Amino acid sequence: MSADLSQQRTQLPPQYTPGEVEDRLYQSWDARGLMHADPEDVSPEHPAFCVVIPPPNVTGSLHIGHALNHTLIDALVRRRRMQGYTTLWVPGMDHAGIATQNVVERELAKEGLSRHDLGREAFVERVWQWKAESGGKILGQMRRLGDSVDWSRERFTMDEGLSRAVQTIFKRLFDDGLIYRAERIINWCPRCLTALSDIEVDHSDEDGELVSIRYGDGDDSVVVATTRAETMLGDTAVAVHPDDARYAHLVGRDVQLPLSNRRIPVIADPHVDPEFGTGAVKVTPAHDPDDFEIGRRHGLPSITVLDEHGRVTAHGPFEGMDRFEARPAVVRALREDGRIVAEVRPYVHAVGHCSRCSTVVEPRLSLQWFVKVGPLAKAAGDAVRDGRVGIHPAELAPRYFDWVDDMHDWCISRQLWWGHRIPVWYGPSGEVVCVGPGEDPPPGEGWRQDPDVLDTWFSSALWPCSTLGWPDDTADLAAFYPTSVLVTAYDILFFWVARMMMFGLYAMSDREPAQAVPFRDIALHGLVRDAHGKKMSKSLGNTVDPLDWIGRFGADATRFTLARGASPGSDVAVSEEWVTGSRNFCNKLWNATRFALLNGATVPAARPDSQHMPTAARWILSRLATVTGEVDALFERYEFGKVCELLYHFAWDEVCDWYLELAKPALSGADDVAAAVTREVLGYVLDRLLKLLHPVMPFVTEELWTALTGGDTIMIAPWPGQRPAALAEPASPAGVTDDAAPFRDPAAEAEIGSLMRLVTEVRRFRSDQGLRPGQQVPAVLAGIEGSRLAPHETSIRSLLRLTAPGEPFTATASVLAEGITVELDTAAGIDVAAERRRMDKDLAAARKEADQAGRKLANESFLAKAPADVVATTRERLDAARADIERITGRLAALPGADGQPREDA
RNA sequence: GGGCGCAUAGCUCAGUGGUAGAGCACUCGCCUUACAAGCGAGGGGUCACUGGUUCGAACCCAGUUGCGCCCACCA
Repeated sequence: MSADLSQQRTQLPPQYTPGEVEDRLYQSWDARGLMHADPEDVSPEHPAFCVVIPPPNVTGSLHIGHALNHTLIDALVRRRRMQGYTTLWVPGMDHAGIATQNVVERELAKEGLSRHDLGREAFVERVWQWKAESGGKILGQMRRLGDSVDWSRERFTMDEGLSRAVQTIFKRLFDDGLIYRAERIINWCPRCLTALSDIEVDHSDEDGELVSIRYGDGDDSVVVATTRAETMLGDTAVAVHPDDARYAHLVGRDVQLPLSNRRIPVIADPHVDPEFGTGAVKVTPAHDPDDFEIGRRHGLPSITVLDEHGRVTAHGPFEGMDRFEARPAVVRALREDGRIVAEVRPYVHAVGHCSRCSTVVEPRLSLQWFVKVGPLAKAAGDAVRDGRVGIHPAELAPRYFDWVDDMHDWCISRQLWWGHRIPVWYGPSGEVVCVGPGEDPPPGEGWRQDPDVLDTWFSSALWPCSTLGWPDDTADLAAFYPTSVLVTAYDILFFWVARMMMFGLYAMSDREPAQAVPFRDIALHGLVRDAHGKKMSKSLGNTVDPLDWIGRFGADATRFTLARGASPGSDVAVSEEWVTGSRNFCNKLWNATRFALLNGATVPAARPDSQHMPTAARWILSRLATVTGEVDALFERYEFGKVCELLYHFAWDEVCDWYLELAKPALSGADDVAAAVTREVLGYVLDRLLKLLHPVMPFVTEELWTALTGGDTIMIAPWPGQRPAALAEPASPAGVTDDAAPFRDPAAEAEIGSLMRLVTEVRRFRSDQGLRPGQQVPAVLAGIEGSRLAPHETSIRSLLRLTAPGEPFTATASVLAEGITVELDTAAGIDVAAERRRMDKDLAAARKEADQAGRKLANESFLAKAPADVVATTRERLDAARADIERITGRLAALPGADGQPREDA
């Protein structure tokens, strides 16, 4: 390599500054269409690989959890793209019905307005405006992260096409009898004024009171226990267990309902637990789901006593009170007659809250639309059970089954304005007509559309199909469905994943079962936590803004930190210290490449011929081959953390700390052939290393790789490991690329291992002796001639800063390692005390080792039953330890005493 | 109430039967010409507890203790 050319390519400054490169690189990837996928490119050599983004809500911005999710998806996508797959990552966002409506309503409230002031149409228009702003922010964040999504396919759940998909599946389910309308007790949020599904309700234990109230008088009375005294105004029965002898005489008779002029029947129902409380329960069919069922079984009337805001509607002294105001008021009123309240005691019980606004949910009798989930959930469970869909880690599969095997019918109507309007029209004579896409509502006067919208998860459940064009028969759908893998946090496994399975299988039921699933794998990751494993929350002030980290440390460092902590299904703890470490790693790669360029590294077209190359080169190539294979295996198992860990240590410990150091003497030595080979190997190893790291660290690897190779982009450079041809035809040797072939060189690894041990031992000696690392010391390597380390003398001297011995040479200190005595001429002489401490310690360790191994080998059972290789290893350990003991003992004896003379030692 | 998981160095975590590991933190020494965002060396663990299986247990089994998560319509 001529000096001028090498200088041309050596423009790298000594530090990596991500801010200068990230935007530029992302723009160039985008401009060149590298993230775009064409279904026509799909072929056996370029199979489809497709992921749909878990669509972020248009409310707000991306948090660190999104950054984790996107990092992992992008790593999978980028690796597949390099492997030659036709790769599609579909970006998009979710309209997030109730959440978004709440946000916009809060904005309006600042102007002193409510949505009713605007009216439905104007309000929805206002939400669209909001979506435009907030959505743009999210897309900008994705670019900053480096997400290699296909921007030409950006989707939103309220797009025309996706809305048509929603309408299509609604109509189909309706016609199949899988959607029905019924009056049921549903979860109602008195603040949002809408129905909620079970998953939109969060339960938490809260302190309350269990009040025991006497219904009726004397022998005809019964005491019931309740936490909701205010609903007794709507009681229509008292229930006891059929086998409960205590109350047998009352069953079928009436008791007087306190605070009322009504008498209510005592009924027997097996649902009542005779062990709980008094064994008698008040029945309020309009305000409790259990009671509703009891009421239905016994033909009881339902009396609604709370309105949609949770205020008492029953006429009387409590009318108009809020439910929490009415509760103590009712108890106070009951107490006026000293005989009625039998007991009040503190009671902790689970209370449901609206997941959006935390208001206590009110069970409410109401007419709503439901999906009959039975057959759909069964199919969703079977797809995992029969292996068409894999869950990673497999330990989370039972939770999936628990969910789909015991799923209640899904309440899908919401009394909101923002969302997909229910495509059902009601006629003047009570007709109910479901209108399919492209169809007109029925003609004639008096028809009106259902005012409600669908649960936001209804459209997200279709996401994998609808983003690819369903219900149309598109080329995308044919090429990319089923998607390859769904990557998401485990907390959403049930909410979303199970529903995508249900709707995907149903929507695509015309395909054969294996092709109907929405994705082949489900890769679950955890939540991002702070340095102490605590959940991040705004109130704790321990949140991390991904943009802040990207700005200060770079996108690659942020991504590497997140990916490094990600093992399947478990949470990721992060902190500023760790992202600093990742930033440092980026800089390490930067400087390794910088070193290579300064030394004229070249990237050969093929693996350098190993016949005539230095052992160090054979060693690093052998290690590279091993690491490459391991990276592939780990990626296939979604072990992102281990991929990062492996590459971090390979890059830092082996390539930088050892290979680069070993290459230095060769590069500057007199042997032109060795120097040329070393430049090639250096280029080759860095080329592969940067490629292996690119999925996780796209920016710095792109910047370095283009500088190193002069190539266009690393993004579509061939992946060093597995290629699709190999995957398609595993039996064919021709399908295995040269790069993926095992290229292990145990002899070179053993030789370099020996060199490392020698160098480390001598460094230790130098350190103990207080010799400065940079200080050159004249030395003789006695015994190196004829040993396997003989060819490495130059390297060893270079690594250890040992100069040729001067004349006359007077060794004042020596250290024995790997059979070679390194005699040093230190001006100060030897620090005997330090050396003795060191040797005593080593000796103790060696004795312990010998003792351990010796005891094992003396054990006949061990010799008889342990595998041969374990026995052999143990024998080697013992031999090595014994040799160490002998060597150290000898050297201790030879150590000068205080008088500087050798002396005998015990 | 049901189900699942975790307990390994100061912190966060790897480690599925054969010599206890990493990152960060800590100590000592270094501007050794790729990198001080760096280099070299070092200290630090009864692998929660008890028992069992095994030649051998951080690892498998049982129990105990402590912690966490998910699900749940017992008033």
